[in-house]
Amino acid sequence: MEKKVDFTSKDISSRMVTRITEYLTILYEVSKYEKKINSLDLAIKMDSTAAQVRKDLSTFGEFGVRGRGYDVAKLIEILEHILGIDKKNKLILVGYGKMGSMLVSNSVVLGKGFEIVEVFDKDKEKIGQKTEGLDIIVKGSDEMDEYIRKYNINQAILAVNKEEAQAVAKQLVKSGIKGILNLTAFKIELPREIAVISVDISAKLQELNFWRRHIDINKKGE
Amino acid sequence: MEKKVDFTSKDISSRMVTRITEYLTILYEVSKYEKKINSLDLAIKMDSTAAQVRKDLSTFGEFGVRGRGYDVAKLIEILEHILGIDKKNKLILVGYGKMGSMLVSNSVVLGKGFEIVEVFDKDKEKIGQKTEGLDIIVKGSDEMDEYIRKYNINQAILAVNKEEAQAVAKQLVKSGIKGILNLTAFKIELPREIAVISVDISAKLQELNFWRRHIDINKKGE
DNA sequence: TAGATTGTTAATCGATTAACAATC
DNA sequence: TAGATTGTTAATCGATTAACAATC
Repeated sequence: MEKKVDFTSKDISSRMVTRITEYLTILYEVSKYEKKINSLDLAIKMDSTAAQVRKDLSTFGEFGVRGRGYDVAKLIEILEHILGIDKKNKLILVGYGKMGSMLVSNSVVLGKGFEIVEVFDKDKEKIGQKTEGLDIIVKGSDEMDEYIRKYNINQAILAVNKEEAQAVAKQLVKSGIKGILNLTAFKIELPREIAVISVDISAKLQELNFWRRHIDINKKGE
Repeated sequence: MEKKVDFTSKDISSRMVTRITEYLTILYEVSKYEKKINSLDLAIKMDSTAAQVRKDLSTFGEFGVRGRGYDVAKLIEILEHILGIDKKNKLILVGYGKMGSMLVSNSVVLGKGFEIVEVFDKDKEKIGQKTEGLDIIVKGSDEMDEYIRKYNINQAILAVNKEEAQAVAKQLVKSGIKGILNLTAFKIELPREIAVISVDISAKLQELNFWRRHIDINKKGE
């Protein structure tokens, strides 16, 4: 990467970060067929505009070549670097229920750059079990704090029952966790300096249901 | 519900629909402790503003009482009605892999108002299997079209490999499906009149990773 | 009636888009 | 050089917020 990726002083909107992940998804596909892409073609695949694409990408540096477009492989490298997935990021998984065990046995859903290094559950039946897919033995929740500190873990996937979500999240933060992927349908409240991203399939089904029924409505934005 | 819920002529932004699902998540929790809530308290729980809350809710009718606030139970009823989850919505599930079987055996993730009525897979090993959790026998993908038409299904969860996602989605639309919850990390392209909502855990992990590393950056919006 | 809080309009803010000079 | 397409500025558009009259 010759050009520097720099955004330390910039304001970044959460919308743009979401779009960066979408560019990457598309570029992985495009890379199978093309070496180059220009802002318009990428915009069409994004259901967006060429101006938006150029603006987004230029936030982090000058990665295109005037008259030529963008090099797909280089752009992938750059976006992966921006998102910090050009190296392995360690995660712990808390909650080894249906959702948790699906993630462990199906590591493809985590995508590039992430690795579950330990699994915790409070259920005595599950503690000591060897996980399917990874060579990990499920540990008890009481060992969580020690593990996080010892191995300097800073990110966790929260896949417990929603009733426990808030309490467990708080506990994780106390142990030093800085980012939580919340897979429960509970809105957890944590200090501003902790990153929380939620994935709620039931909420997404609700959105889908709304738009399926009202697709005729003037859908603004996006 | 005395007041009419009406939004046939209104422009609705996708952002607002997302917020509606978030209000609902919060109200389910609030309903355990309170009968009433005002726009400011709801806003605080949303990390939003009272004006935003009132504006959002007033889009669909007048549901509050001046000087009093909103009735929690009534608001839940209204939002459920807006999202169309005050009745059961039938879904078929396509793809009975790790993700698909997790959804079937763990129906709580679907939330209120949704029901998987049939499961399809192309894998001969899986066809004929009785699903864990539901009393459903996995059908072959070749029976999909007939089933959709016969039972008038209009919504599907797509949980196949991302390599097949586009082709299967197209096929579903051809059979009459109007809404797809896309659980693959592939951006499917379909006609404008088909509702598609995607849930991509790997993309969300990327966002989380970004914000965890750059939480100091001036995060705008949201 | 006084106090509280909604619903809504107008003002502000931020994000997207159009346009074009820069340059490969 | 001519053509293509970026990076960026200024204009537009849409979404959020402030303010307040309405009203319980």
